[in-house]
Amino acid sequence: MSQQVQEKYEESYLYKIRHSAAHVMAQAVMEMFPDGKITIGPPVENGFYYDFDLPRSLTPEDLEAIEKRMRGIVQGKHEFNKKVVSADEAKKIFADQPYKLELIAGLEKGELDEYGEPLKEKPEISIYQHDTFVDLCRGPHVENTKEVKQDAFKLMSIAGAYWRGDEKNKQLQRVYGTAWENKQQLKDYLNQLEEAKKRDHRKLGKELEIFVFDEEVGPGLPLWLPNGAIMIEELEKLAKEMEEKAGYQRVRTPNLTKEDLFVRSGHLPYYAESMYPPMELEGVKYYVKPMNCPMHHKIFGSKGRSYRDLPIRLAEYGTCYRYEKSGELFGLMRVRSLQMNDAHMYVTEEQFEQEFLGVIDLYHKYFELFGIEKYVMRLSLHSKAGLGKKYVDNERLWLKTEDMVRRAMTNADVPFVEEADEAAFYGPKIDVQIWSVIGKEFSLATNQVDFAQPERFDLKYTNKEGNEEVPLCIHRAPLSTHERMVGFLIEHFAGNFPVWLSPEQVRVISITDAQNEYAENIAKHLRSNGVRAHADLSAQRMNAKIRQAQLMKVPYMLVVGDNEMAAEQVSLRVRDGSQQNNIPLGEFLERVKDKIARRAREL
RNA sequence: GCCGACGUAGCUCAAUCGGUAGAGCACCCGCCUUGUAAGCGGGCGGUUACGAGUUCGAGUCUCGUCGUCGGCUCCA
Repeated sequence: MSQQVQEKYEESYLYKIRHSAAHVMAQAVMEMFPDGKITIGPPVENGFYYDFDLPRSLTPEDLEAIEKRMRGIVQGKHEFNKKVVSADEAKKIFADQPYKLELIAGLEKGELDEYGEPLKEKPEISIYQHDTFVDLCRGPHVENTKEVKQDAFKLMSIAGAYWRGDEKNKQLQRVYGTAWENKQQLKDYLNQLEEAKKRDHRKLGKELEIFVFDEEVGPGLPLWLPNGAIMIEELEKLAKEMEEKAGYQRVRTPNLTKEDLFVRSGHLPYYAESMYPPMELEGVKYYVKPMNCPMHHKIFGSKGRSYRDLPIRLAEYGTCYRYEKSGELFGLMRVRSLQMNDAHMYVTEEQFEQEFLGVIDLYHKYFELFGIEKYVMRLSLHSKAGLGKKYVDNERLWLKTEDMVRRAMTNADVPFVEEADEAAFYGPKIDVQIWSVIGKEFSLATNQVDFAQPERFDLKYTNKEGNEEVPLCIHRAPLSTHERMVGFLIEHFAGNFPVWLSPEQVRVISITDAQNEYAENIAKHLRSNGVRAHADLSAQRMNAKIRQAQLMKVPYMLVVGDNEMAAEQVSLRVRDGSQQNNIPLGEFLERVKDKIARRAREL
């Protein structure tokens, strides 16, 4: 990871432009809806937004009108003027703005800033005015509105957003915009969005026949087509190889269990509403499993364990079902049936660090394999306020395990950032954020400490002294779920998968039907050598066959005509368009086998 | 779940003001025997997501349901 010191976004000129654009937008909206209420409008990645409470819903036409009005305002070259005020003055200024009054009250108490975020020290209260618009704001802003260039911003979308991010609060209307230093930057950004759209896994997934969703099957329940099934099998093969080397054992558990198990694990009170409702049989409730861990705990507990047996690492890629809220579903990234790259490791306290880092090590191997260059590890911690609610109520163990993770990461010199109030209910975790080659962010892998469940399941091992001890458990899924991983890989590679992952690795293309038999024999020969190859013997022209193979992003095309047939050779066309003629079939086979064996990214 | 937008053939899209639903690709049948991204001709294919309503008449207007998308919330 590059450790270059970068200018902080909050201190950048771009940040000021976006913040100012948000104010200009708020002015435009308030001029159109004088009775509207303003809330907050911060810069965000790539742009800004402002949340309003308006008498009616905004339409796409409104967006155009707002944008037009904004252009007029910025051309007016109005200065941004800051003024520090007392809380009472501020209350007077925003007398008819209830949301602002709420924010002022927070500032006054010194608890929350103007965005409702917790504060460390009591802040000064300031307002910013430009033209007809005044906002409660700590800034900073640009000098005048003309610095928000009229051809360097664009309103992007209208969305609902809860006041202060709490779904119990009123839903506001959020207008998203993007703003840049100049026209070219805006254009580049919009192009980048177009580019991302072309890579969208939902689009490519359909085009490359990897998966489909069917209304009649149900939302969030993907059907894996043969090409997708191949990719998943390759991922499993990879994971099994890696885990076998790392001493994991594979287990299998049912998709259905009695309610008691999830009561015991402690999941039910936390997650009942996001589990499929139970079915009742002979007076007993059964749930479809949303996770594998309770059953792995049962396997651990199925016999007496010695410290000599530990660590025990149980792996399973079982299918789990989670009833995600309808609005949360998103392509393959958020689904209701999922296969986790799951394993649970039972360790002693002394073994913890090494085992935890062993998982981090797996991450790095996967990153390298897939060419993931940018990533951040986030250590998610508990919050004191959440104890007994979001989190298991045992502060001592929280602090202890959090520190164990922190120490392990620091000792191994793995950079990480800490996030408060983001842990799992049973312990702290490391989540990994990664970025695809075009800079789109994904949350994939997870590595979680669990100090709660082993105890709940009464898991024990006998230590050297002959006393019983409770092991720690590490939950980990370096490849996330198959669904998310495939979605990521589609976008990361834009469907141009490395050979080992490509559903079809070689397509043999006969020029006329005189070479059909030769082509078919080549395909058979490759298949018998473990290469996924097919011959296109259709009555189409060679060019059409090549086009189709290109569209399906097949890495290697072997074109065979009379010349190749006579010489027992092939003409190789690589997916990138390059071409090599007169290659002996055996030579090509060695090349493909090598790329597959090494899981090489290059063709 | 909430706010908003959208839903036409397997896919990508068209259909003026409410007036008989159309094209390309795919698929099927022929002809062509071809040298590195689409050869030509013909055919099949729709209860316009589903259900109600308004209307002489609805793909188009209204309501409901389902689904998808942009966000919010959530993600063991």
